[in-house]
Amino acid sequence: MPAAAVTKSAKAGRQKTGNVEGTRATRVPAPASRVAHRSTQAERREKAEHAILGAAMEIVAERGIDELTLAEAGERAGYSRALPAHYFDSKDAALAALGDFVVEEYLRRVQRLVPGREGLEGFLDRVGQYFDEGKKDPRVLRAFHAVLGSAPGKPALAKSMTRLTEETKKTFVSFIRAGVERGEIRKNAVPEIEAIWILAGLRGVTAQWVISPDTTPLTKVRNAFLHTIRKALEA
Amino acid sequence: MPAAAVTKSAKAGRQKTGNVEGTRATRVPAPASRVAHRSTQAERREKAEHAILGAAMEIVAERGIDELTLAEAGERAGYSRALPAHYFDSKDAALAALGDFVVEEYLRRVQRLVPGREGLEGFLDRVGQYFDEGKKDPRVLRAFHAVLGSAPGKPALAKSMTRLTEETKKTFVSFIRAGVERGEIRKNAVPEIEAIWILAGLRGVTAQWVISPDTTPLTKVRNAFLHTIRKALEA
Amino acid sequence: MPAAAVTKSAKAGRQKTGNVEGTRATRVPAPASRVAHRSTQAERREKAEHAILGAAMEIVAERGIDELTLAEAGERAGYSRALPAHYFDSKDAALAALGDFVVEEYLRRVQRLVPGREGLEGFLDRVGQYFDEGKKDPRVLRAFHAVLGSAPGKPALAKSMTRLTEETKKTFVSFIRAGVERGEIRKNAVPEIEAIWILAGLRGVTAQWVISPDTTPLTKVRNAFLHTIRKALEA
Amino acid sequence: MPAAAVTKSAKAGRQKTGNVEGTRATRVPAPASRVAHRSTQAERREKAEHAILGAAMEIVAERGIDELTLAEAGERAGYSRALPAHYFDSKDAALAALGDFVVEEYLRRVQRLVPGREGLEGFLDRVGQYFDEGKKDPRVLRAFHAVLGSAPGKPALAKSMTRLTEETKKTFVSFIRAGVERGEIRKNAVPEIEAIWILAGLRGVTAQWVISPDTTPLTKVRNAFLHTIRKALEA
DNA sequence: AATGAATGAGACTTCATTCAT
DNA sequence: TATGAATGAAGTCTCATTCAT
Repeated sequence: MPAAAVTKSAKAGRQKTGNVEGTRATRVPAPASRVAHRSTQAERREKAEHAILGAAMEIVAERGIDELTLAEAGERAGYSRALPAHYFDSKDAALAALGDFVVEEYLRRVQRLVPGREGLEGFLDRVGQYFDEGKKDPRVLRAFHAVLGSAPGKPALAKSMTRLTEETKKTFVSFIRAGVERGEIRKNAVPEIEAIWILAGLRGVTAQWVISPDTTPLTKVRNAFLHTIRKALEA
Repeated sequence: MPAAAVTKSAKAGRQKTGNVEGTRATRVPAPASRVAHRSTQAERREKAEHAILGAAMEIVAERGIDELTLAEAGERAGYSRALPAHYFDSKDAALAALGDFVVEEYLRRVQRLVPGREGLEGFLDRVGQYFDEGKKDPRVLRAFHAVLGSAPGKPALAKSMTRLTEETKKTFVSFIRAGVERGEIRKNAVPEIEAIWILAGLRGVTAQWVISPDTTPLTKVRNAFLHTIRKALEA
Repeated sequence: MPAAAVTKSAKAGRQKTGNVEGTRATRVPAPASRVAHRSTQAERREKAEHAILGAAMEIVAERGIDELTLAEAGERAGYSRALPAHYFDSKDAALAALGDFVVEEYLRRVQRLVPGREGLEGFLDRVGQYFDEGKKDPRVLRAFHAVLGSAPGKPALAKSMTRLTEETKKTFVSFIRAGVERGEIRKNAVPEIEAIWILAGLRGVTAQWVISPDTTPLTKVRNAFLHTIRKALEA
Repeated sequence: MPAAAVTKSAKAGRQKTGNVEGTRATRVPAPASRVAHRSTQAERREKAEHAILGAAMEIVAERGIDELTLAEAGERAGYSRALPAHYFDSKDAALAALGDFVVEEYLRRVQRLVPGREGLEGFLDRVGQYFDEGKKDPRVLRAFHAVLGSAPGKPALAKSMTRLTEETKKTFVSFIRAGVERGEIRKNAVPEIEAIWILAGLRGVTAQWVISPDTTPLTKVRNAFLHTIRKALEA
């Protein structure tokens, strides 16, 4: 999962986008006398930063990553033109934070766990969720693909994207491996390889839908693709 | 197939990216006395334009589309900083031309026809070619994905990309349809839907390989994906 | 009288070029805690803007309006090349502001009220002042004529010029009308018409003097023209 | 009256804009054998040059002098973008030629001699003609004022304008002087001074009409101004 | 002779960034 | 802390001009 965005306030390496089990419990307590004030300040800052990243994400979703300017993000968030530069020391740092933010938002939606089924069917449910959630909130999906598409050549973004990809592949692999152990998936499937084309198909389809929703009947394609996975993996 | 790039010199609608059956044989001969001059001038221009687009493609492949500047493209092509702007009049127009150019280059490689097999196997050969050619010339593939990734929100690029996508889908559809007629592909497959996820997988995989070749064993994934297609479609 | 120049900072409609009775006294006071800051910032900006417009006026006076570049105006004012563009957003907007500024400067000089005489003689005094002040400060006069001469076809400038012309005509008209009422000016004079040729002569003479001072004995022509007005209007 | 425009072909100082009495009779005859061809060439060139200057004048009339580009003038004249630069070696030379051309066109209209009256009335007729012809062909008048307004700071143009001004003043002076001799004009009038404000008024009025025809009732102002001249000069 | 190709200089404009309040 | 002011670096675009055909 993506590590913390690097902002000036994050000096102590705050764990911003935690793992499922991530915890913020270990924050160092401030001197007693100023606790109230401090926490108010910190909260205000956190809130402003969040708003700015949200605004940036919207801009990126609408017009692409190279139309993003710090000033516009600040203004759209309801703050000054100067604030983003004040928080994120450089544009690159801001992009890195944005990468993490988008991943976070994306995952928050996609990982609303269906407690449900296990094994192959559970995996298919999970993959199906990627389609469903993407469709439910195209803004995040658009931003995600914009970021993903700009990742090559932008180290700041590449980092988040690579991390996300590897994490997701790992998750898929363990699902597949479990399916094999349960006898639902054929033994000669190579989890690491299957995971790649499954994730690729997922992204390719949603990307295409983002570009051209009218010619991409997402639900039908989703079902066809799930069927494909089943056929390709079943024992 | 992509239509002609629109540049100022293309007043008479030069047939730049011909169809398979396209022919340049019908160029209207100029008045005799000026043939030499005209053709020389035109060639000079054509050559320069091609060089500039090639240079632009390289830059895009290396550093992404928003690192592309007209000036650098001109210089890298061995001309002046001003020439690209002189040709294309605006950056948007230049991007449009670049989109067509990249598509053209991409197709030129991918469509080296395998006279070979027909039906489902022919289709798989064809899809396999996309992987193989992409691997053979990563520069074009990188450029292609850079352009594709920037298409949303850049109408100039979206046009070429949409055209390419629709053409390719159409091609895939007719392959699948033929397979159904031959009894090799199951009757309840919906060609228009299958075509989408197949193309999406193709692009998703190559995209991922472009971003992170070390963690993406292209050949193995290619084979797994072809196997997947077979399983998903076979009667 | 010319209305306020429109610059980005002028959000609240600052009263830049006040009427005779105009007052700046009503500026809304900022929240107490920030008065110092705000006013200092605002003053800094006001000062810079004024300096830039002054520099622009000088350039225009010396070399004409189409030799004016934003960069040079910024530098000559002692700031950076980029500042003018930063203020005015576009060259057109800068020209509009310049038009207002020049008119303002021009009027400030010409309207130093002679409390003096009334009626026809008062009018002649006033017209004479146009000549006298023009001669005293040729820089402003040159700039004024440069702007005036470029007004057709430059809407940004035309606006200020038209406004000034109409205002001045109106002033002349009321002078003439008063003279008629006092019985000093012949009854069949049509104030609106006389005002036009008087203003035209005024401008035509000073324009010619600006172009070619050596062949244009301003004082003598001034007196001849005043004599002409008297003869043309007297009862 | 304006001297020859300087173009590359005008090596022998061709008398382009002659005085009333100007004559072209002294052109050196070409070698007999090539007379026909030569003259055809020369005529073609003359025609093209004329067309280009006419096109340039139109552009200037419509959009002002700094919107004039050599390329557009060439194209609008029906030739290539490169031709103007080919004829007039530099833009400055082209402007000089344009200045002469505009003056020429202007005079051609204004000097259609009214054989008519002599003395003061003849002079007034002449001045009246300036108004009348200007109104009849606003295109030329607009171009004239555009050129006149840009003359300061553009030596190339200033030359033609100064020449025209001095010539016109001279003409006016001799009219006035004649009027004095005939006893129609008061003896203490100073012809050189009166000429200046009369010309100035003329130009000022037409300038204002060009800028804002709706608020400038030209005919009425013309008549008022002629009346003014009569009153100012009459014995 | 006339035209299209190509260049170089310069203007406008946009931003990230730094500075002062 | 947060904001407006100001700068410097780039990029696009336009032209006069030169070169080649």
